[in-house]
Amino acid sequence: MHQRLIARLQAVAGLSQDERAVLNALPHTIRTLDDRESILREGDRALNCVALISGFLYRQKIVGDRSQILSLHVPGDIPDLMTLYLPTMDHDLISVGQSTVATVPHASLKALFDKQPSLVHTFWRETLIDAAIFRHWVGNLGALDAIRRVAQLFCELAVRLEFVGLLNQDSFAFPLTQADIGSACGLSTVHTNRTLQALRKRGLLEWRGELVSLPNRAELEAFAEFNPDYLQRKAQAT
Amino acid sequence: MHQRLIARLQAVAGLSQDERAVLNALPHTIRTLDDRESILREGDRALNCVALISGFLYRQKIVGDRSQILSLHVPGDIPDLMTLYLPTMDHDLISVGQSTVATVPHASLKALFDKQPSLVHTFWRETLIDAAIFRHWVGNLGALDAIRRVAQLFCELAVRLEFVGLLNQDSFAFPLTQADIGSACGLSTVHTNRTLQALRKRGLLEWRGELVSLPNRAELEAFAEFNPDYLQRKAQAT
DNA sequence: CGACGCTTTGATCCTCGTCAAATGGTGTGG
DNA sequence: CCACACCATTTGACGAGGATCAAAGCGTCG
Repeated sequence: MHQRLIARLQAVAGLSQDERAVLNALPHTIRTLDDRESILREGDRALNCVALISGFLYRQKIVGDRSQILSLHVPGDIPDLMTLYLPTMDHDLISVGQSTVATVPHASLKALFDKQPSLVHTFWRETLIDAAIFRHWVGNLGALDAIRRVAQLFCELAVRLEFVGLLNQDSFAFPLTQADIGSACGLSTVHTNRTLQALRKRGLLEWRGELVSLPNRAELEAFAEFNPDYLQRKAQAT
Repeated sequence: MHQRLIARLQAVAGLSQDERAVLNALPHTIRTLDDRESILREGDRALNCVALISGFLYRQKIVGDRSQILSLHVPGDIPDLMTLYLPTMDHDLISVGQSTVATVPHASLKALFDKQPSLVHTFWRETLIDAAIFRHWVGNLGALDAIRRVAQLFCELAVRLEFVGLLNQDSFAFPLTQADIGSACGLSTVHTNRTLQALRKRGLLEWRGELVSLPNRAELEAFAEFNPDYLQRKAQAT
């Protein structure tokens, strides 16, 4: 597996010596992905899981006549972990920008669980946090206006990136387009653009090229009424 | 535990003799809930899980200035199963109408997993289906208009109720109010009312008192472009 | 009978979607 | 090095879906 994932699990759940050892021994292959390259498509049956090492992935699905981004993924995530027990994908999994993943066969993960049953709970917990993020977004999409949805998105990303050490002074690399933000937040591209301008005007967001900065993160979180508890952040990442 | 849950797990995952036996032996207490009585509140730390035996529950959260229903639950569901590994609730769990639940201590469930490790996957899988439903609703709320959201809701409920034998000729008991439907679908009460009228006018829905009927379920599913795969229904329930 | 909660209706407002086009940056090929 | 194509961002104008406000039916229960 890879250090990013192990560090994440370490921080989220705590790992024993033995657990770290078997995780390090997990067989895996590294794969590089291009911008908009898909890893899995809706309907595919997965035989592996992928741990994101660098870059961004998103889950996507065609709903009605538009393509909806269901979630964004940062290094340390295993966005198809659910395929272990629900092998048929109900959405696409796609890379934004260049990214690298570690591919691990289902069989290896299941063997890992036999060897270290305590890790079952660690991974199960990962899928529960994934579900908590979806619950949160059901709330966001059902109850918030455009500007607060977008604000929530950036607040969440900041915490999740911070957690894996990819946030530098409240700035981070961000290869998505405004259309992507709109798709994730249930907004049109045009309105997304105007919403981002509104956040800039309030001094809550800067976005030049592929670098996003949150000049006043505390104020952004207050504005969005953001509460990070659902992300189960325990403490600062290392 | 209770027969409804065991039958559901049997149908979803298949259970061996041994598994059924230990499930039947699970210690539990039965509790009756009144209309709008809450089981857990946001911030609570759970020490038990509840399996819904009869009635309806919903998950709810205050988002911004409105209260958002995150999900509906039918008998056989264990809506707080995630508290096993994420004990702090990020939402409320509330009964609609009278309902009964079986309460099982976390410790008993964990002991069950030690005795029958194969059941870990059965329960893990339950939480994965729960997450798949949330993914689906992120898509619905982000991409569908009002009438299709509401149509999706009824399509989903029909399948889930059918799965536990609570659907009779495409009709089912339904104690929620129109305001509840609106809260679940991210709509105002007024617009929910007009949306339901539109569905009635199309002959896709009847709702008298606490009985909902889908006079033409196939057409309703076609109209909503409903695809039940995410519910992981394997076959007819018994 | 009256009170209360849910449903229904009407009128108005506003957030956001859609359509169309202009601007700007970047990489490619001549 | 410039011209062009391509893509993302931005702007303007307009329209529509759904929110909000207010009030009237309607059923049920004490």
